[in-house]
Amino acid sequence: MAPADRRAAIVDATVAVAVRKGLASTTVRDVAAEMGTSSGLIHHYFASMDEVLAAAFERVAAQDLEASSALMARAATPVEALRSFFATYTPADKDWAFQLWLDAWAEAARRPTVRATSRRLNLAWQGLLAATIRSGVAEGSFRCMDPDGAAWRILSLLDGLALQVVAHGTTIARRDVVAWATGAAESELGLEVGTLTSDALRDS
Amino acid sequence: MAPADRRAAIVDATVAVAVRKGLASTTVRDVAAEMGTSSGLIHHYFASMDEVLAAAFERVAAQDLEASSALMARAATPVEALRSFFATYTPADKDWAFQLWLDAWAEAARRPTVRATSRRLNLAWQGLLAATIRSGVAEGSFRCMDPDGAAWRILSLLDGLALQVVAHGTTIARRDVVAWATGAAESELGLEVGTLTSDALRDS
DNA sequence: TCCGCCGTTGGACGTTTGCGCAATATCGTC
DNA sequence: GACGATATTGCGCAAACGTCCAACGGCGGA
Repeated sequence: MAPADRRAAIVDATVAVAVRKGLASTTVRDVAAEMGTSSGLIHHYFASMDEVLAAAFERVAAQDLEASSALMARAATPVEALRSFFATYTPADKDWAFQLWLDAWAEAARRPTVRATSRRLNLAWQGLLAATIRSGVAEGSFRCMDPDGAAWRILSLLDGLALQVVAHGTTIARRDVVAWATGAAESELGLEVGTLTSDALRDS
Repeated sequence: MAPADRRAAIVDATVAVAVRKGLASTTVRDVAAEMGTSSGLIHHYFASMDEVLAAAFERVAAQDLEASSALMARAATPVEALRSFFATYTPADKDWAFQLWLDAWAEAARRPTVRATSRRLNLAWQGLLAATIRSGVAEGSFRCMDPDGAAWRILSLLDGLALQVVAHGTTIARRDVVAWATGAAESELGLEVGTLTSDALRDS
Protein backbone atom coordinates (compact mmCIF):
# COMPACT_ATOMS: atom_id res chain seq x y z
CA MET A 1 0.00 0.00 0.00
CA ALA A 2 1.23 3.48 -0.88
CA PRO A 3 2.60 5.46 2.07
CA ALA A 4 -0.02 8.22 1.76
CA ASP A 5 -2.85 5.70 1.60
CA ARG A 6 -1.48 3.77 4.52
CA ARG A 7 -1.25 6.89 6.63
CA ALA A 8 -4.83 7.71 5.78
CA ALA A 9 -5.90 4.17 6.59
CA ILE A 10 -4.24 4.38 10.00
CA VAL A 11 -5.97 7.66 10.73
CA ASP A 12 -9.31 6.25 9.59
CA ALA A 13 -8.95 3.22 11.80
CA THR A 14 -7.96 5.42 14.72
CA VAL A 15 -11.07 7.53 14.26
CA ALA A 16 -13.23 4.43 14.21
CA VAL A 17 -11.72 3.15 17.44
CA ALA A 18 -11.72 6.55 19.15
CA VAL A 19 -15.40 7.04 18.44
CA ARG A 20 -16.08 3.68 20.05
CA LYS A 21 -13.68 3.76 23.00
CA GLY A 22 -12.69 7.36 23.44
CA LEU A 23 -9.52 9.11 22.42
CA ALA A 24 -7.86 8.56 25.77
CA SER A 25 -8.14 4.78 25.76
CA THR A 26 -7.33 4.16 22.14
CA THR A 27 -4.17 2.05 21.97
CA VAL A 28 -1.73 1.12 19.25
CA ARG A 29 -2.98 -2.44 19.29
CA ASP A 30 -6.58 -1.32 18.95
CA VAL A 31 -5.76 0.60 15.82
CA ALA A 32 -3.72 -2.27 14.38
CA ALA A 33 -6.54 -4.71 15.08
CA GLU A 34 -9.03 -2.35 13.46
CA MET A 35 -6.90 -2.34 10.30
CA GLY A 36 -6.08 -6.03 10.52
CA THR A 37 -2.37 -5.34 10.50
CA SER A 38 0.48 -5.45 12.96
CA SER A 39 1.09 -2.85 15.63
CA GLY A 40 4.62 -2.18 14.48
CA LEU A 41 3.23 -0.71 11.28
CA ILE A 42 1.74 2.24 13.10
CA HIS A 43 5.12 3.24 14.47
CA HIS A 44 6.55 3.02 10.99
CA TYR A 45 4.34 5.92 9.95
CA PHE A 46 4.00 7.86 13.18
CA ALA A 47 6.70 8.69 15.68
CA SER A 48 4.41 8.32 18.68
CA MET A 49 0.87 7.41 19.61
CA ASP A 50 0.30 11.03 20.55
CA GLU A 51 0.70 12.00 16.90
CA VAL A 52 -1.70 9.30 15.75
CA LEU A 53 -4.41 10.49 18.11
CA ALA A 54 -3.87 14.10 17.14
CA ALA A 55 -4.08 13.20 13.46
CA ALA A 56 -7.31 11.29 14.04
CA PHE A 57 -8.86 14.19 15.92
CA GLU A 58 -7.63 16.62 13.32
CA ARG A 59 -9.18 14.60 10.53
CA VAL A 60 -12.65 14.78 12.04
CA ALA A 61 -12.46 18.35 13.26
CA ALA A 62 -10.76 19.83 10.23
CA GLN A 63 -13.28 18.16 7.96
CA ASP A 64 -16.15 19.75 9.84
CA LEU A 65 -14.44 23.10 9.82
CA GLU A 66 -13.83 22.94 6.11
CA ALA A 67 -17.42 21.94 5.42
CA SER A 68 -18.76 24.83 7.46
CA SER A 69 -16.22 27.19 5.99
CA ALA A 70 -17.15 26.25 2.44
CA LEU A 71 -20.86 26.56 3.12
CA MET A 72 -20.41 29.95 4.74
CA ALA A 73 -18.25 31.20 1.90
CA ARG A 74 -21.06 30.32 -0.48
CA ALA A 75 -23.57 32.39 1.48
CA ALA A 76 -24.79 35.60 -0.15
CA THR A 77 -24.75 37.73 3.00
CA PRO A 78 -23.06 37.62 6.41
CA VAL A 79 -26.47 36.92 7.95
CA GLU A 80 -26.87 33.92 5.67
CA ALA A 81 -23.34 32.84 6.52
CA LEU A 82 -24.16 32.90 10.22
CA ARG A 83 -27.29 30.88 9.61
CA SER A 84 -25.17 28.28 7.87
CA PHE A 85 -22.72 28.35 10.73
CA PHE A 86 -25.35 27.52 13.32
CA ALA A 87 -26.96 24.96 11.08
CA THR A 88 -23.73 23.00 10.70
CA TYR A 89 -22.33 23.51 14.18
CA THR A 90 -25.35 22.21 16.00
CA PRO A 91 -24.66 18.75 17.34
CA ALA A 92 -27.60 17.03 15.73
CA ASP A 93 -26.64 13.61 14.46
CA LYS A 94 -22.92 13.95 14.93
CA ASP A 95 -22.61 13.84 18.66
CA TRP A 96 -19.64 11.55 18.19
CA ALA A 97 -17.67 14.34 16.55
CA PHE A 98 -18.33 16.62 19.48
CA GLN A 99 -17.45 13.80 21.82
CA LEU A 100 -14.04 13.79 20.17
CA TRP A 101 -13.76 17.48 21.01
CA LEU A 102 -14.50 16.66 24.65
CA ASP A 103 -11.85 13.95 24.56
CA ALA A 104 -9.35 16.29 22.94
CA TRP A 105 -9.93 19.08 25.44
CA ALA A 106 -9.45 16.70 28.35
CA GLU A 107 -6.46 15.00 26.77
CA ALA A 108 -4.82 18.29 25.82
CA ALA A 109 -3.23 18.55 29.24
CA ARG A 110 -1.41 15.25 28.83
CA ARG A 111 -0.62 15.03 25.12
CA PRO A 112 1.30 17.94 23.63
CA THR A 113 0.45 17.17 20.01
CA VAL A 114 -3.25 16.81 20.79
CA ARG A 115 -3.15 20.12 22.63
CA ALA A 116 -1.51 21.88 19.70
CA THR A 117 -4.04 20.46 17.25
CA SER A 118 -7.05 21.19 19.40
CA ARG A 119 -5.84 24.70 20.04
CA ARG A 120 -5.20 25.40 16.39
CA LEU A 121 -8.61 24.17 15.31
CA ASN A 122 -10.40 26.09 18.04
CA LEU A 123 -8.61 29.20 16.92
CA ALA A 124 -9.59 28.47 13.33
CA TRP A 125 -13.27 28.22 14.28
CA GLN A 126 -13.04 31.47 16.14
CA GLY A 127 -11.25 33.08 13.23
CA LEU A 128 -13.91 31.93 10.82
CA LEU A 129 -16.66 33.36 12.98
CA ALA A 130 -14.76 36.59 13.64
CA ALA A 131 -14.14 37.12 9.94
CA THR A 132 -17.83 36.69 9.21
CA ILE A 133 -18.71 39.17 11.93
CA ARG A 134 -16.18 41.66 10.60
CA SER A 135 -17.55 41.43 7.10
CA GLY A 136 -21.05 41.94 8.46
CA VAL A 137 -19.92 45.00 10.36
CA ALA A 138 -18.21 46.41 7.27
CA GLU A 139 -21.33 45.75 5.24
CA GLY A 140 -23.49 47.44 7.85
CA SER A 141 -25.73 44.52 8.78
CA PHE A 142 -24.01 43.89 12.14
CA ARG A 143 -23.19 46.24 14.95
CA CYS A 144 -20.25 44.97 16.98
CA MET A 145 -17.32 46.70 18.61
CA ASP A 146 -15.29 43.60 19.38
CA PRO A 147 -15.61 40.95 16.65
CA ASP A 148 -12.89 38.77 18.13
CA GLY A 149 -14.40 38.77 21.58
CA ALA A 150 -17.89 38.25 20.20
CA ALA A 151 -16.69 35.27 18.22
CA TRP A 152 -15.17 33.72 21.33
CA ARG A 153 -18.31 34.34 23.34
CA ILE A 154 -20.65 32.86 20.75
CA LEU A 155 -18.40 29.88 20.17
CA SER A 156 -17.85 29.23 23.85
CA LEU A 157 -21.53 29.48 24.67
CA LEU A 158 -22.23 26.99 21.92
CA ASP A 159 -19.51 24.68 23.19
CA GLY A 160 -20.66 24.93 26.77
CA LEU A 161 -24.25 24.19 25.88
CA ALA A 162 -23.45 21.38 23.45
CA LEU A 163 -21.22 19.90 26.10
CA GLN A 164 -24.20 19.40 28.40
CA VAL A 165 -26.17 17.66 25.69
CA VAL A 166 -23.38 15.33 24.62
CA ALA A 167 -21.96 14.53 28.03
CA HIS A 168 -25.12 14.36 30.11
CA GLY A 169 -27.84 13.60 27.62
CA THR A 170 -30.83 15.59 28.66
CA THR A 171 -29.83 18.33 31.05
CA ILE A 172 -30.64 20.78 28.25
CA ALA A 173 -33.13 20.27 25.45
CA ARG A 174 -31.39 19.88 22.15
CA ARG A 175 -33.32 22.65 20.41
CA ASP A 176 -32.47 25.10 23.15
CA VAL A 177 -28.75 24.82 22.43
CA VAL A 178 -28.89 26.35 18.99
CA ALA A 179 -31.83 28.63 19.83
CA TRP A 180 -29.98 30.17 22.77
CA ALA A 181 -26.74 30.47 20.84
CA THR A 182 -28.42 32.23 17.93
CA GLY A 183 -30.19 34.48 20.41
CA ALA A 184 -26.89 35.41 21.98
CA ALA A 185 -25.41 36.07 18.56
CA GLU A 186 -28.32 38.33 17.64
CA SER A 187 -27.80 40.25 20.84
CA GLU A 188 -24.03 40.49 20.28
CA LEU A 189 -24.42 41.74 16.73
CA GLY A 190 -27.34 44.10 17.20
CA LEU A 191 -29.75 42.03 15.15
CA GLU A 192 -33.52 41.70 15.47
CA VAL A 193 -34.63 38.65 17.40
CA GLY A 194 -35.29 35.82 14.97
CA THR A 195 -33.01 37.13 12.24
CA LEU A 196 -30.64 34.21 12.52
CA THR A 197 -33.29 31.54 12.94
CA SER A 198 -33.29 29.74 9.62
CA ASP A 199 -35.96 27.30 8.55
CA ALA A 200 -33.59 24.40 8.83
CA LEU A 201 -32.97 25.19 12.48
CA ARG A 202 -36.64 25.61 13.26
CA ASP A 203 -37.23 21.97 12.45
CA SER A 204 -34.50 20.43 14.55
CA MET B 1 -6.79 4.87 62.17
CA ALA B 2 -10.57 4.73 62.23
CA PRO B 3 -12.19 3.39 59.05
CA ALA B 4 -14.10 6.61 58.34
CA ASP B 5 -10.99 8.73 58.82
CA ARG B 6 -8.94 6.43 56.66
CA ARG B 7 -11.47 6.58 53.85
CA ALA B 8 -11.41 10.36 54.02
CA ALA B 9 -7.63 10.36 54.07
CA ILE B 10 -7.55 8.21 50.94
CA VAL B 11 -9.92 10.54 49.13
CA ASP B 12 -7.89 13.55 50.27
CA ALA B 13 -4.68 12.03 49.02
CA THR B 14 -6.35 11.11 45.73
CA VAL B 15 -7.47 14.69 45.25
CA ALA B 16 -3.98 15.94 45.97
CA VAL B 17 -2.50 13.63 43.36
CA ALA B 18 -5.25 14.31 40.81
CA VAL B 19 -4.56 18.01 41.13
CA ARG B 20 -0.99 17.34 40.15
CA LYS B 21 -1.35 14.62 37.53
CA GLY B 22 -4.97 14.66 36.42
CA LEU B 23 -7.72 12.28 37.40
CA ALA B 24 -7.18 9.87 34.55
CA SER B 25 -3.54 9.20 35.33
CA THR B 26 -3.84 8.93 39.07
CA THR B 27 -2.77 5.46 40.15
CA VAL B 28 -3.16 3.37 43.28
CA ARG B 29 0.54 3.66 43.97
CA ASP B 30 0.44 7.43 43.64
CA VAL B 31 -2.27 7.67 46.26
CA ALA B 32 -0.46 5.27 48.58
CA ALA B 33 2.78 7.23 48.22
CA GLU B 34 0.91 10.47 48.91
CA MET B 35 -0.39 9.02 52.16
CA GLY B 36 2.89 7.32 52.99
CA THR B 37 1.22 3.94 53.26
CA SER B 38 1.05 0.76 51.23
CA SER B 39 -0.97 0.35 48.08
CA GLY B 40 -2.86 -2.64 49.40
CA LEU B 41 -4.52 -0.39 51.93
CA ILE B 42 -6.50 1.42 49.29
CA HIS B 43 -8.15 -1.80 48.17
CA HIS B 44 -9.05 -2.58 51.71
CA TYR B 45 -11.37 0.43 51.72
CA PHE B 46 -12.42 0.63 48.09
CA ALA B 47 -13.46 -2.23 45.87
CA SER B 48 -11.82 -0.73 42.82
CA MET B 49 -9.78 2.23 41.73
CA ASP B 50 -12.76 3.56 39.81
CA GLU B 51 -14.59 4.09 43.07
CA VAL B 52 -11.67 6.02 44.49
CA LEU B 53 -11.50 8.32 41.49
CA ALA B 54 -15.25 8.88 41.48
CA ALA B 55 -15.17 9.74 45.17
CA ALA B 56 -12.29 12.15 44.62
CA PHE B 57 -14.04 13.93 41.77
CA GLU B 58 -17.24 14.18 43.73
CA ARG B 59 -15.38 15.54 46.72
CA VAL B 60 -13.70 18.33 44.77
CA ALA B 61 -16.78 19.30 42.81
CA ALA B 62 -19.19 19.09 45.70
CA GLN B 63 -16.79 21.02 47.92
CA ASP B 64 -16.51 23.85 45.40
CA LEU B 65 -20.25 23.92 44.98
CA GLU B 66 -20.82 24.02 48.69
CA ALA B 67 -18.25 26.75 49.20
CA SER B 68 -19.84 28.91 46.52
CA SER B 69 -23.29 28.13 47.80
CA ALA B 70 -22.39 29.10 51.33
CA LEU B 71 -20.73 32.30 50.21
CA MET B 72 -23.69 33.26 48.06
CA ALA B 73 -26.15 32.52 50.86
CA ARG B 74 -24.25 34.91 53.07
CA ALA B 75 -24.55 37.73 50.52
CA ALA B 76 -26.89 40.56 51.42
CA THR B 77 -28.41 40.99 47.97
CA PRO B 78 -28.79 38.90 44.82
CA VAL B 79 -26.33 41.22 43.10
CA GLU B 80 -23.79 40.54 45.82
CA ALA B 81 -24.53 36.83 45.53
CA LEU B 82 -23.78 36.91 41.82
CA ARG B 83 -20.54 38.75 42.45
CA SER B 84 -19.54 35.98 44.84
CA PHE B 85 -20.51 33.42 42.27
CA PHE B 86 -18.21 34.82 39.62
CA ALA B 87 -15.46 35.38 42.13
CA THR B 88 -15.41 31.72 43.15
CA TYR B 89 -16.18 30.15 39.78
CA THR B 90 -13.42 31.89 37.92
CA PRO B 91 -10.60 29.47 37.22
CA ALA B 92 -7.86 31.59 38.65
CA ASP B 93 -5.55 29.44 40.70
CA LYS B 94 -7.59 26.27 40.52
CA ASP B 95 -7.22 25.22 36.94
CA TRP B 96 -6.71 21.74 38.25
CA ALA B 97 -10.29 21.58 39.51
CA PHE B 98 -11.56 22.60 36.11
CA GLN B 99 -9.32 20.03 34.49
CA LEU B 100 -11.16 17.48 36.58
CA TRP B 101 -14.38 18.73 35.04
CA LEU B 102 -12.92 18.33 31.56
CA ASP B 103 -11.95 14.78 32.41
CA ALA B 104 -15.40 14.09 33.80
CA TRP B 105 -17.25 15.50 30.80
CA ALA B 106 -15.16 13.48 28.39
CA GLU B 107 -15.51 10.33 30.44
CA ALA B 108 -19.23 10.80 31.09
CA ALA B 109 -20.29 9.21 27.84
CA ARG B 110 -18.59 5.95 28.64
CA ARG B 111 -18.74 5.65 32.42
CA PRO B 112 -22.25 5.72 33.87
CA THR B 113 -21.06 6.49 37.38
CA VAL B 114 -19.05 9.48 36.23
CA ARG B 115 -21.92 10.68 34.08
CA ALA B 116 -24.37 10.53 36.98
CA THR B 117 -22.06 12.46 39.27
CA SER B 118 -21.07 15.05 36.71
CA ARG B 119 -24.65 15.54 35.62
CA ARG B 120 -25.94 15.91 39.15
CA LEU B 121 -23.31 18.50 40.05
CA ASN B 122 -23.80 20.46 36.85
CA LEU B 123 -27.51 20.57 37.54
CA ALA B 124 -26.81 21.71 41.08
CA TRP B 125 -24.67 24.60 39.83
CA GLN B 126 -27.39 25.60 37.41
CA GLY B 127 -29.99 25.33 40.17
CA LEU B 128 -27.95 27.51 42.47
CA LEU B 129 -27.59 30.17 39.82
CA ALA B 130 -31.24 29.95 38.77
CA ALA B 131 -32.41 30.33 42.37
CA THR B 132 -30.29 33.44 42.79
CA ILE B 133 -31.70 34.90 39.60
CA ARG B 134 -35.24 34.13 40.70
CA SER B 135 -34.73 35.82 44.03
CA GLY B 136 -33.29 38.84 42.24
CA VAL B 137 -36.28 38.99 39.95
CA ALA B 138 -38.69 38.72 42.90
CA GLU B 139 -36.78 41.44 44.69
CA GLY B 140 -36.89 43.66 41.60
CA SER B 141 -33.16 44.06 41.01
CA PHE B 142 -33.10 41.66 38.01
CA ARG B 143 -35.25 41.59 34.92
CA CYS B 144 -35.39 38.10 33.47
CA MET B 145 -38.16 36.10 31.86
CA ASP B 146 -36.42 32.74 31.87
CA PRO B 147 -34.27 32.24 34.97
CA ASP B 148 -33.56 28.58 34.19
CA GLY B 149 -32.45 29.29 30.66
CA ALA B 150 -30.43 32.30 31.74
CA ALA B 151 -28.65 30.19 34.34
CA TRP B 152 -27.73 27.60 31.72
CA ARG B 153 -26.51 30.26 29.32
CA ILE B 154 -24.35 32.03 31.88
CA LEU B 155 -22.95 28.78 33.20
CA SER B 156 -22.26 27.34 29.76
CA LEU B 157 -20.57 30.49 28.55
CA LEU B 158 -18.36 30.41 31.61
CA ASP B 159 -17.58 26.74 31.05
CA GLY B 160 -16.86 27.22 27.38
CA LEU B 161 -14.52 30.13 28.01
CA ALA B 162 -12.75 28.54 30.96
CA LEU B 163 -12.28 25.44 28.86
CA GLN B 164 -10.15 27.37 26.40
CA VAL B 165 -7.95 28.72 29.15
CA VAL B 166 -7.43 25.41 30.89
CA ALA B 167 -7.06 23.18 27.85
CA HIS B 168 -5.11 25.45 25.56
CA GLY B 169 -3.37 27.86 27.84
CA THR B 170 -3.53 31.22 26.18
CA THR B 171 -6.14 31.23 23.45
CA ILE B 172 -8.15 33.60 25.63
CA ALA B 173 -6.79 36.02 28.18
CA ARG B 174 -7.65 34.92 31.67
CA ARG B 175 -9.25 38.18 32.72
CA ASP B 176 -11.54 38.14 29.66
CA VAL B 177 -13.20 34.92 30.81
CA VAL B 178 -14.81 36.36 33.88
CA ALA B 179 -15.25 39.83 32.38
CA TRP B 180 -17.17 38.45 29.42
CA ALA B 181 -19.23 36.14 31.58
CA THR B 182 -20.25 38.92 33.95
CA GLY B 183 -21.07 41.09 30.96
CA ALA B 184 -23.33 38.39 29.58
CA ALA B 185 -24.98 38.03 32.96
CA GLU B 186 -25.59 41.77 33.19
CA SER B 187 -27.18 41.68 29.76
CA GLU B 188 -29.30 38.66 30.63
CA LEU B 189 -30.58 40.21 33.85
CA GLY B 190 -31.10 43.74 32.67
CA LEU B 191 -28.33 45.20 34.81
CA GLU B 192 -26.16 48.24 34.18
CA VAL B 193 -22.78 47.40 32.72
CA GLY B 194 -20.27 47.06 35.54
CA THR B 195 -22.80 46.20 38.21
CA LEU B 196 -21.43 42.71 38.69
CA THR B 197 -17.78 43.66 38.49
CA SER B 198 -16.60 43.37 42.06
CA ASP B 199 -13.30 44.70 43.31
CA ALA B 200 -11.96 41.20 43.78
CA LEU B 201 -12.53 40.41 40.11
CA ARG B 202 -11.02 43.66 38.94
CA ASP B 203 -7.68 42.59 40.34
CA SER B 204 -7.46 39.17 38.75
C1' DT C 1 -1.76 -12.56 80.42
C1' DC C 2 -3.32 -14.40 76.52
C1' DC C 3 -6.20 -14.34 72.39
C1' DG C 4 -8.31 -12.76 68.40
C1' DC C 5 -9.79 -9.14 65.59
C1' DC C 6 -8.54 -5.94 62.17
C1' DG C 7 -5.85 -2.21 60.16
C1' DT C 8 -1.81 -2.58 57.56
C1' DT C 9 2.11 -4.28 55.01
C1' DG C 10 4.84 -5.40 50.92
C1' DG C 11 5.35 -8.00 47.32
C1' DA C 12 3.65 -11.38 43.62
C1' DC C 13 0.80 -12.01 39.59
C1' DG C 14 -1.10 -11.27 35.20
C1' DT C 15 -2.26 -7.78 31.95
C1' DT C 16 -1.56 -3.91 29.17
C1' DT C 17 0.90 -0.07 27.67
C1' DG C 18 4.17 2.44 24.03
C1' DC C 19 8.01 1.46 21.51
C1' DG C 20 12.02 -0.80 18.96
C1' DC C 21 14.20 -4.16 16.13
C1' DA C 22 15.56 -8.02 13.34
C1' DA C 23 13.41 -10.84 10.01
C1' DT C 24 10.24 -11.42 6.17
C1' DA C 25 7.22 -10.44 2.28
C1' DT C 26 6.33 -7.76 -1.72
C1' DC C 27 6.84 -4.98 -5.62
C1' DG C 28 8.93 -1.98 -9.13
C1' DT C 29 13.17 -1.77 -11.91
C1' DC C 30 17.12 -2.97 -14.74
C1' DG D 1 14.60 -13.42 -13.73
C1' DA D 2 17.48 -11.36 -10.14
C1' DC D 3 18.01 -7.49 -7.11
C1' DG D 4 17.32 -3.73 -3.94
C1' DA D 5 14.30 -0.78 -1.65
C1' DT D 6 10.65 -0.68 1.42
C1' DA D 7 6.29 -1.93 3.32
C1' DT D 8 5.13 -5.13 6.80
C1' DT D 9 5.52 -8.54 10.30
C1' DG D 10 5.74 -10.54 14.88
C1' DC D 11 7.71 -10.59 18.81
C1' DG D 12 10.49 -8.84 22.68
C1' DC D 13 11.31 -5.39 26.15
C1' DA D 14 10.77 -2.55 30.15
C1' DA D 15 7.65 -0.06 32.66
C1' DA D 16 3.34 0.65 34.83
C1' DC D 17 -1.07 -0.75 35.82
C1' DG D 18 -5.08 -2.88 39.07
C1' DT D 19 -5.79 -6.53 41.94
C1' DC D 20 -5.03 -10.01 45.29
C1' DC D 21 -3.16 -12.33 49.37
C1' DA D 22 -0.48 -14.30 53.05
C1' DA D 23 1.72 -12.48 56.86
C1' DC D 24 2.60 -8.97 60.47
C1' DG D 25 1.53 -6.02 64.58
C1' DG D 26 -0.82 -3.45 67.91
C1' DC D 27 -4.84 -2.85 70.66
C1' DG D 28 -9.07 -4.14 73.29
C1' DG D 29 -11.82 -7.75 75.55
C1' DA D 30 -11.90 -12.24 78.09
